[in-house]
Amino acid sequence: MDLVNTTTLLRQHGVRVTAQRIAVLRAVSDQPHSTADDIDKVVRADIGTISRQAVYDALTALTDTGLLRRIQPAGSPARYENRVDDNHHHLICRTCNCMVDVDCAVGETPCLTAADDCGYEIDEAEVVYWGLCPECATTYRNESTRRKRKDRRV
Amino acid sequence: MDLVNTTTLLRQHGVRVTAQRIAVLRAVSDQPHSTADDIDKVVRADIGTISRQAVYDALTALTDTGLLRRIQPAGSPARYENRVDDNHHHLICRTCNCMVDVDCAVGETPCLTAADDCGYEIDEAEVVYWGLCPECATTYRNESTRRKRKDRRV
DNA sequence: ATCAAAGTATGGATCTAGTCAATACAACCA
DNA sequence: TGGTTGTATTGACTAGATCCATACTTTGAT
Repeated sequence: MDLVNTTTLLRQHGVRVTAQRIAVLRAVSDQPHSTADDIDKVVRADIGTISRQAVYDALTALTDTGLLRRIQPAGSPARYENRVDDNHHHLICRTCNCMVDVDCAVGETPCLTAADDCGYEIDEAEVVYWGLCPECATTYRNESTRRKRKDRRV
Repeated sequence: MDLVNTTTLLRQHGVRVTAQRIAVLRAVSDQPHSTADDIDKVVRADIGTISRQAVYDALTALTDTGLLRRIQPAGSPARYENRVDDNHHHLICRTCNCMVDVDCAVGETPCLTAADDCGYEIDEAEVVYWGLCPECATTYRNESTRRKRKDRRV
């Protein structure tokens, strides 16, 4: 995404255009699933300086206007991605916390129907698949064959 | 759940039986979706004294042995429940954060199949439905008819 | 029943992710 | 090209959770 497009995008969404916001939006686009801290580092390398607060402000503004999506998986700081217009889900590794996108198994506008909505007005179904990524699964198998696990009370 | 059953349950799971753990387990059973802080308060009222650390330790131990399940919804401290053996999901209100259980729409051992598992070994599908609970939905509708919303740049 | 080993509780320090508040600054509209 | 309004910066602050060292319990073995 080039500078002009990024600027236009911000303007279209009624967001004031600042160097910080452009840099934040581009950082997330370049590397989806980044944490605020990741983004802070990237932006700092990119435009020289930015405050931590500005990163949070920009992420909040961009999320509120629908340019970014915030993901807050259990046991991890919030992550951001720019793929906002489809209903996709995430696959997260319990060991290394790496995350990949996965399309919804159900269909177009899926998952929004709970068995019983209890009177709630549901607007989003968030699906997270937890497991082991290929690398961690391999590592785990090797380790468990190598060393015998001894029983341990908790 | 009475004292004897709770004790037996802990022992069956290879967890040492202490007053604190019994109290924690019972507190969660009595009031599912409690936060660590809620539990701390209840247990303190129940057995007189417990350290915050002991609450966390107990919750971790009970979660690790499968007696409790930890839920960590976005924007909320971790919550705990004792309904662990079925695959049920949660409905959370964006406004008041209240949470109710909801059975899985798909079936018995559901949702575990992503469209493409990317080589991951998936062991859990976590589904959270976000929306407005009946009370908050009513409140919201009243407010939005009462005051006109003005456009606001971000 | 008693004892030693191993696990657990306590209190206090510490950490991380994130928010708040005040001032300085920049974007944008007239 | 101001003037208004929103944004960035800095620094203090908070909640939630974890780490550490010491003291205390539980429990299996004697």
